[in-house]
Amino acid sequence: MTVTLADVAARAGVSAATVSRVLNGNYPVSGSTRERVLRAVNDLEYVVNGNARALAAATSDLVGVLVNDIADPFFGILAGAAQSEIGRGSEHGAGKLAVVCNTGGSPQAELNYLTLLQRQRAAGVILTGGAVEGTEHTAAVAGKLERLAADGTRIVLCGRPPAPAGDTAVMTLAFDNRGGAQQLTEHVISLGHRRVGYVAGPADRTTTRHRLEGHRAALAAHRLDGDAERLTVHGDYTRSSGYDATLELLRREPDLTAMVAANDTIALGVCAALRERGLRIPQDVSVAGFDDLPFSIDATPALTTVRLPLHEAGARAGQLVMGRQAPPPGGVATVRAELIVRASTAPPRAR
Amino acid sequence: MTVTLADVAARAGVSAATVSRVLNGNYPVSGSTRERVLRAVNDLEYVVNGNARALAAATSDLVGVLVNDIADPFFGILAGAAQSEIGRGSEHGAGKLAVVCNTGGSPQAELNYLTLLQRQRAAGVILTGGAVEGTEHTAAVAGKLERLAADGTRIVLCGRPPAPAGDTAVMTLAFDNRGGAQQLTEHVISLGHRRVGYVAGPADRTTTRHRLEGHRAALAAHRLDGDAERLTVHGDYTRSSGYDATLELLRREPDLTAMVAANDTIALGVCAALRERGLRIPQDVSVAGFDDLPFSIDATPALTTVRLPLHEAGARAGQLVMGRQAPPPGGVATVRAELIVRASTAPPRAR
DNA sequence: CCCGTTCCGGAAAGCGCTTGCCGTACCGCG
DNA sequence: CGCGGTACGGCAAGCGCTTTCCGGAACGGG
Repeated sequence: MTVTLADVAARAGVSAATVSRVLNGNYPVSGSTRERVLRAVNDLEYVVNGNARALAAATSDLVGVLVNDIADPFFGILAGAAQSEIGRGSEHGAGKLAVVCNTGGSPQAELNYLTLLQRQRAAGVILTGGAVEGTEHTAAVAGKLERLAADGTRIVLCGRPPAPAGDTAVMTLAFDNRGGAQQLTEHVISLGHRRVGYVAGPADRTTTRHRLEGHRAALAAHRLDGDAERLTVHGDYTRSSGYDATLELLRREPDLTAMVAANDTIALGVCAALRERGLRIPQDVSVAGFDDLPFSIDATPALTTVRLPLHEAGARAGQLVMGRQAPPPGGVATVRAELIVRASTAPPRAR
Repeated sequence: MTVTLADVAARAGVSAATVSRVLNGNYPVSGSTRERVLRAVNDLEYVVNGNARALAAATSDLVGVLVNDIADPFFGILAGAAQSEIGRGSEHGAGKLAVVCNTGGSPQAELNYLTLLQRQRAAGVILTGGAVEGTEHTAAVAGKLERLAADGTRIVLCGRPPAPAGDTAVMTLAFDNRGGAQQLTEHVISLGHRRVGYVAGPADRTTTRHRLEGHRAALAAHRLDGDAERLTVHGDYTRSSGYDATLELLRREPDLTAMVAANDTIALGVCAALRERGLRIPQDVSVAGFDDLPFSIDATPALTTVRLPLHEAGARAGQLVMGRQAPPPGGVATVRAELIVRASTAPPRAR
């Protein structure tokens, strides 16, 4: 049925050991023998059994990439970049199989996938995007990571804060969500806005918290934070939650002159709601997003937002997990965020 | 170091065989023994070695999902739906690990991933999106699929035409790209448009060809196909190619009154170019897309497009690959496309 | 010409798990 | 009380590969 090493060995007239050595190229094999073996491999269309290899060699071809929402380009870009780095064959190591796993933001699913990856004795794992804070699952995840690391699995956190404990081998690429958000709101305030609505993400996500903190910090710096609580609504990073939140905020404060969203997708929903209410952007209300996803430039008007170098970050995470790049000092590097001012923000109308 | 079956067996005071049977639950084990074993498993935090299991049982936990571009929500939605179906534990089968692989549309990469999956003896593979036509790689891919199928790997094609040969075990969920495109152009023509530009995808993709054929068929039905060749430009399903193509088409035919794009992302680029040229949508030029991706409704004006039930299709593909659903008669089912008329198309201005 | 080296290839011992086969203990029944 | 039947658990043979340890061959220097 399936071709095995032994079949190849028989056809080439050598032992299985020799075939294995030719294939792995880490032991001297004479040219003629090597060639004979390779021909046999070709003739038989032999493909090594990864499971047997992993079992015998105690190494694996798999690297897991966990994402919160695979349908969201934020994660798509991150994962794509990481994957192409992981799949790339280096000088000798033949490149590994990147496994993108969609957790839907649930720590339970995250845990499941981690166990599945642990089962396969994955060579590495990248966890992307904001983490859920404070549940017991979260602690379980941390524990799981520790055990994985202990088994020699390389771990990279990308877009979430470093593990709380002085965790040994886990590397982190943190995003400067706080700083980016602060810059953004700072920009809005500097245009002259004083009544600024904020649509946040799910309450228990680190990303949400950091972006909200940045926003509040900017507000506070201008003594505008008295109303902050009232002018904040939590959603879930979807367009529809941006839409709903905007309606709610407009109800609470009809005189809003600016809306800041926790990400671009929400911002799209914000725009839709505003337009539906007959408010023009940016003449009546300014709108700002976060992430600078590809579609943001095509929104009308083009969205003012904060750019995160998603592609670079994903690629770097891939290199780190493959051990092709030295870990950052202290195991943590911060990815900077850059304010991108476009057409959706402008000074408020004089009233 | 790592806990093995034997460790668990020792702690529970039974043989490894018994532990295995408890874990797999396909053999009678007395309640008390089972409990003792489970306690030992818990105490030791034992996680079965998937590789060893796969080797011994000749079955695997992995299912591959190949996508052309993971950063494109089209594939994100498809893959996400498939993955949640694959990961779901059925009554007994514990759910498998879905491996999303990003081919970038390259048959070479596709081949690589298929080999990697074959290595891991994947339980199934889903190939999504348009296939590349006519290269030698393509034949290689087909051959590979045949071999995979022969090894017992279940194969599902989702969004691409059925394999040419009367291929045995591969199931297909074809999208009605041709019919959808025809409806769409039919709609545009029925509004009164006579000079219709078309921005196609990459020339060698099946999706591209079918959508173009549908477009041309509608044109031909109204004897409008004389100019078709001149009014078509090929791009690559990106926003920027839509932008560039529009500029080119406007050069070739300044009096265009409608633009049909091969997908929504291209349509966004088309809109951007049009607006930049000072043309209003839809008053001056109508625009239509394809796929009905989530952002399409947020374009301004909201995009007329063709909806493909991506979520349903992905979920169905997942069920098929897991063998949880009977294969469609003949191994092929066609997913219907639905015309969605929104604000970006209108009758041409009287001139 | 002999012996120490170097180079290659084979034999065999696992890697951690599943499973067919068998033995034992226990049940109910005649 | 003896018998067949059933439920349960252990033994051991692999699954396909890697890798350690060895031995033979070839080679060069003394």
